[in-house]
Amino acid sequence: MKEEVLDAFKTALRRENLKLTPQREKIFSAIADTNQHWEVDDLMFRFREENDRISRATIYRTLDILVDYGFVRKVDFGEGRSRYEYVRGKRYHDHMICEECGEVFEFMDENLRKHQDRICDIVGFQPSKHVVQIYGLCSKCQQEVALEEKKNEV
Amino acid sequence: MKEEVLDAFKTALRRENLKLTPQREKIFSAIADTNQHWEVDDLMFRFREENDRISRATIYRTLDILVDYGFVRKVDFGEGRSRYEYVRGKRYHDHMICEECGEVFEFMDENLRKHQDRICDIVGFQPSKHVVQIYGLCSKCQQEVALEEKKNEV
DNA sequence: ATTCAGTTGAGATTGAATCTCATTTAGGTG
DNA sequence: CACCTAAATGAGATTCAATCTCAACTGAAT
Repeated sequence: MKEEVLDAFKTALRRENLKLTPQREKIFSAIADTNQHWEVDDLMFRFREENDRISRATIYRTLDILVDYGFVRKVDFGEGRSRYEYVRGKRYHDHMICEECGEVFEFMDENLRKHQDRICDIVGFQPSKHVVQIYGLCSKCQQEVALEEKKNEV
Repeated sequence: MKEEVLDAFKTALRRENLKLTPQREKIFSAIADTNQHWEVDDLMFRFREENDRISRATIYRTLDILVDYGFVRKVDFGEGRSRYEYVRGKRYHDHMICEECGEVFEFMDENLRKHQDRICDIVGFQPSKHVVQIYGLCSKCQQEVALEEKKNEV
C-alpha cells in the first residue's frame, strides 16, 4: 500500500526530471506515516529524534513538490503558520477546529460541496478549491466548559 | 449613519475603560470609510498620504479592539498576512477569491449556513465561526484565459 | 490643576518562510 | 566504471508580518 504510493512519487519525480534523493524519500515516508494535521516543526523534531538532519529549506522545498503533485495538502487554520495533511486516497473533506483544545476534526458532506458549486454556477465563478472551516467547541470541551460553570456557581 | 456607528465605538470604549484617543478615532473613520478587504499597509499608506502618522503598533492594537467589539472582521486568504473588512450592519457572508486577479467577491447563502449548522448538530460540535472560501476564476478572468488559449491555437 | 491608568511611538524582537550560494550528488552517457 | 552536468542540499542570511518593550505622553475622572 505504502510502497505503491512511494512508487507513484518516484514516477512523478522522474516525469519532471527531478531526482530521488535520500532526503526526499525520508520526508515522503515520514509524511505517509503520519496522519492528522502536522506542521513543519513536527517533521523537523521527528527527524532530529531519529538523528536524521534534513535542513529546513529542503523540507519546505520537498513539501512544495508534494503539494504540487497532490500527495499533500497545505491547510491554514489561522495560526500564523501552515499545517499539512497527507492525502491518501482520501476524498475531499472539510475541517472543524476546536478553539479550546486545538483538535481538528474532518468531515465530509457531498451535498455541502454541491451546494457551493451551485452558487458558483449562478454567479459564473469557476471554482478550483474550496475551504470550509468551522471553528467552535468540540463535544468534549463543551462538557468541560459546562462543568467549569457549574463549579463557579457553587 | 456613520456618526451613529462612531458613537457605538465610543460607548464600547467607555464601557471597557478604554480611552478615546485621536489615533483611535482616525483609525475608526478611515475604516468605516473603506469597503472591501484591505490590509494593514493600505491603512498605513492612507494615513501617510494625509500626513498623519500613526504607528504600526497602534494600528494593530486598535484593530484588535475593533475585531473584539465586532466592528471589524479579520479575514485570511492565505497570503501570509491578514486582511480586514468593516462590518456594517452587514449580515454574515462568505468569499470567493479569484486566483488570477485577486479580486474578492462576497456572497451569502442562508441555506449553506444552515447546512453547516446541521452537520455540527449531528456530530455534537458547537460552532462559533464559519469560514467558507472558494478559490478559482472570476467570470472576467475566465474570458481572458479563454481568449489567451484561442490566440495560442492560431 | 492634579493624578494615574491607559496609550502611544520608535525600534527591537519574534517566528515562519524564503533566498543565496558554495558544495555535493543523482543518474544519464560514452 | 568513470565522467559529467543539471539538479539538490545545507547553513546561514534575509524577508516580512506581527508582536513586544519601555520611556514618554495624555484622556478623563476627581
